[in-house]
Amino acid sequence: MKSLEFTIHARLEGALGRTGTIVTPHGSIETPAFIPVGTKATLKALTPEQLQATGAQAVLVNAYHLYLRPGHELIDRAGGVHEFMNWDGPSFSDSGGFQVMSLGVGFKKVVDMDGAPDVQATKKKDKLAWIDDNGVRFKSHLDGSMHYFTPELSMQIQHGIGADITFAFDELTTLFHDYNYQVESLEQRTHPWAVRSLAEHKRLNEERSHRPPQALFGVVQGADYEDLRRQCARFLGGMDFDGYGLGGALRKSNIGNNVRWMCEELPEDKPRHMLGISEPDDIFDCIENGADTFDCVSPARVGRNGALYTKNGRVNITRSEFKEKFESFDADCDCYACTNFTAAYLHHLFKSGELLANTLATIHNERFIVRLVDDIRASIANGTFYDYKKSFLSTYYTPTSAKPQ
RNA sequence: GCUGGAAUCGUGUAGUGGCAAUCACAGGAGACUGUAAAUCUCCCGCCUUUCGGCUUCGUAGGUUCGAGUCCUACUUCCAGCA
Repeated sequence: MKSLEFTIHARLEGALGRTGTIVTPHGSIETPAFIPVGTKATLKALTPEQLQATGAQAVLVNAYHLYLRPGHELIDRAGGVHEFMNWDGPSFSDSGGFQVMSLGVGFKKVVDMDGAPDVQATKKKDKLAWIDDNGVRFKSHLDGSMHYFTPELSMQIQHGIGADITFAFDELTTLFHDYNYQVESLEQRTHPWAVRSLAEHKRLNEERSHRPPQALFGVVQGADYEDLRRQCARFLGGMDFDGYGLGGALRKSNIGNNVRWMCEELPEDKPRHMLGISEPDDIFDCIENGADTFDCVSPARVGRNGALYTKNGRVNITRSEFKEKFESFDADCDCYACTNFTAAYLHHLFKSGELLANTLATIHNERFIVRLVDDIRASIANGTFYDYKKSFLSTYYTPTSAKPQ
């Protein structure tokens, strides 16, 4: 059994976009596809059946969180994450590289992707991770205990978890780091760590032949610098990865170019996964420039916080205007929430702090993004991608993209 | 009827002689991109775009340089006793 096969079907004229099929030991993924994130082996507020009903083809879990709790050995003893969480479709696991940044930079808030200088300053006392060229020292956010991650440990964790597609351990820099730091990060950490991740991954796939073979994606970094992005993509593209993660610090207004820089250098016949992106305008730009799959926590998180996607942009269902709107929140949506409940009821659930609010909002948002990417895939197949993109974005308002650059 | 206690923002409270309005809830709005997130931020007496201005501690008096705070009466509520 091969760990992964990728077949390209249709191509986007005049750009790098394409449709395809990724085949894993747990089933296939039609690409482009949106992959919801279930960090701790669950998409918050949803059962696997509810997640599947959104049209999600796969789920992405996180090595750092599952290592801390319940532990990757435990998940291995449980028969792997598919058995453990009762998800029998394809799965991804992130390496923990994101936590190197989010815990290490010391931001309690998500770093502004446009690098706005007014982002809350780092407080050293909040810092929970310290990086060196061999790995990263972490302070657990759960109990303060110290841990040390290396590329090898990340791969061991990810093999214990047993997701179909794993990611190399990388350093996710931010736009606040200067050019010299980005170079140092690539040359001394992300590149050597990719080599070490791949070696350990191959060793583990052989050692653990009783388990389905896992695939490994190298992760391209380089922030917003074209030369670094191309250099990193060439370096990793020359290695024996099953696919590639497109990661790192991205300037929203330049995201399409950034993805193009990478995808022009990467081998065409391997899938490319865009890490942490789900805003519709970004998805269009990334797919157009060669990205195949996406994962992101945003639909789930903003949904739990009361923001629901519509064709006009995100809308806060907690707004008082929905108090007596006794009709579907989104008549265009075919999700369980929109076809069975009124906007007034969703509003009530949120104002009351009811748990069902989280479930229904998550179902709606995941369905919205999954369906959007499905529609984009169809538009590439039938040659209407550019029309669809123009049409969709003409009415879609993105708060972050409206910010002055 | 008697005795005691209480009355402060929509609600519950803090403030016990020195620029009233603390905290929470409720309410209003915003944010969220490889999940330290069912979280966070802002507003929340009135007027003002801002700066700022004005009002207000149940009611009416009194003491005091100064009263939400002390005193008197009244009103209402609560508790106990009749």
